[in-house]
Amino acid sequence: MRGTRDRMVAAAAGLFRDQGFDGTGFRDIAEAAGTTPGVIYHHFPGGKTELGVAVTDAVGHRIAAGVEALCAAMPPRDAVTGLLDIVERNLLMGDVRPGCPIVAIAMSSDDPDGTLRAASDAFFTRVRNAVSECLVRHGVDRTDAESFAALAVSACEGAIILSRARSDSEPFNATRAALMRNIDHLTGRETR
Amino acid sequence: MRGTRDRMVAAAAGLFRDQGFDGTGFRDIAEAAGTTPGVIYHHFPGGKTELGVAVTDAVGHRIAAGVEALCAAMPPRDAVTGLLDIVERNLLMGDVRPGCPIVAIAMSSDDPDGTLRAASDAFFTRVRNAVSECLVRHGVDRTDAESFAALAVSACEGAIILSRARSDSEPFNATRAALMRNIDHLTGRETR
DNA sequence: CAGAATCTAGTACGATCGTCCTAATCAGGG
DNA sequence: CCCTGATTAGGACGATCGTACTAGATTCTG
Repeated sequence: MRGTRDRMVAAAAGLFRDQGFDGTGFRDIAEAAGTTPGVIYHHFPGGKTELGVAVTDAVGHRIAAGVEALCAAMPPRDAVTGLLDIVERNLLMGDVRPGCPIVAIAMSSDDPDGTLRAASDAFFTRVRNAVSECLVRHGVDRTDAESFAALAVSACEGAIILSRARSDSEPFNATRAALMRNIDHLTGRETR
Repeated sequence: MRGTRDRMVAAAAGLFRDQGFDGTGFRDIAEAAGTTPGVIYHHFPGGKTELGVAVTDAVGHRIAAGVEALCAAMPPRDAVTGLLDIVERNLLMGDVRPGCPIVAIAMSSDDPDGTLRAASDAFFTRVRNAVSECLVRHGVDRTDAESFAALAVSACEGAIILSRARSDSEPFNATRAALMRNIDHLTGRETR
């Protein structure tokens, strides 16, 4: 079974989100997963880097698949609303500190060959492509669609940081409002 | 004189930017500042937290003052262009890794009473207010101006992260293009 | 120049870091 | 049953962490 491995990935994702990659030790992860530090090396022989990649892949796939489903099924406005809801539900709300485990991994100080940053980039790119394709499918110029998708993803990640700094969701809500105005303009909807 | 103290703040700012707050040790900072770890406690009796606050205040004031000068002197489009130029020049370009020391400090894992996050929040708020006031002064509704300012700051910080993950400035440039389209719409400029 | 205040060098301390190793436990097929 | 391979527990290893202390160097003041 992969029960222990999955528990370790889940525990690491939560801790990376709250405390960052560098700020989280193997003992914290092991304890949160109900095991001991040494076990990690049986499931992740590459050590902390391999665990970071596994967290990025697992969390990234879960989030990206949700966004892709939204973008395939909905018009742009609803898709972006859904993206913001996913971000709010997964990264902002709850009793823990706002944060994004994938951002935490991209900020790692010990990533000489860029393995962790490459894993993070794959996630960001995947979400950007999903949003962009949704816009193109509904008649937005490809150039505008691609730059808006970059803005949407950048803004989500940045808004999480601002909300973490303020310990309040106001920065995220303000960013959300501006993004919605932007998508309404891009898709030609009248806003006033 | 405060030469040593200033060197320590400057060295810490660069290292926090590249490696994060948790990922940077006192020995790295001391070495980069040309001194030894113990000296830090003479200038920052509060230890790493006080140093983090000092870095946030110093870097934050330098950046925010520049943005405020732009926003006071220029119309919104030029002010936002200048903001993006400042971000690009200070956080993205050069031979080091993209990053923002203030974001790094906001992500600290050891900030139980929120001292570091409060310092980061003061900077983000100051920049948001400067951008927002510039827009209001040029006729944009206050609500729209405030939400756009939040979007601009969130997007800048997020775009830095995406560019760090990709090791390329393309995500920042795409985000910049979308932001410029947004400001043109807000201020009523025709874009096509 | 003498005395006071400030700054700096260097290092010691306990704790914790990522990593790795050995022995105990487990599951399932002969 | 025993054997085999996978998984786990627990701790040892050197390195580095943030912190703190003492003694020496420097600067300022009168």
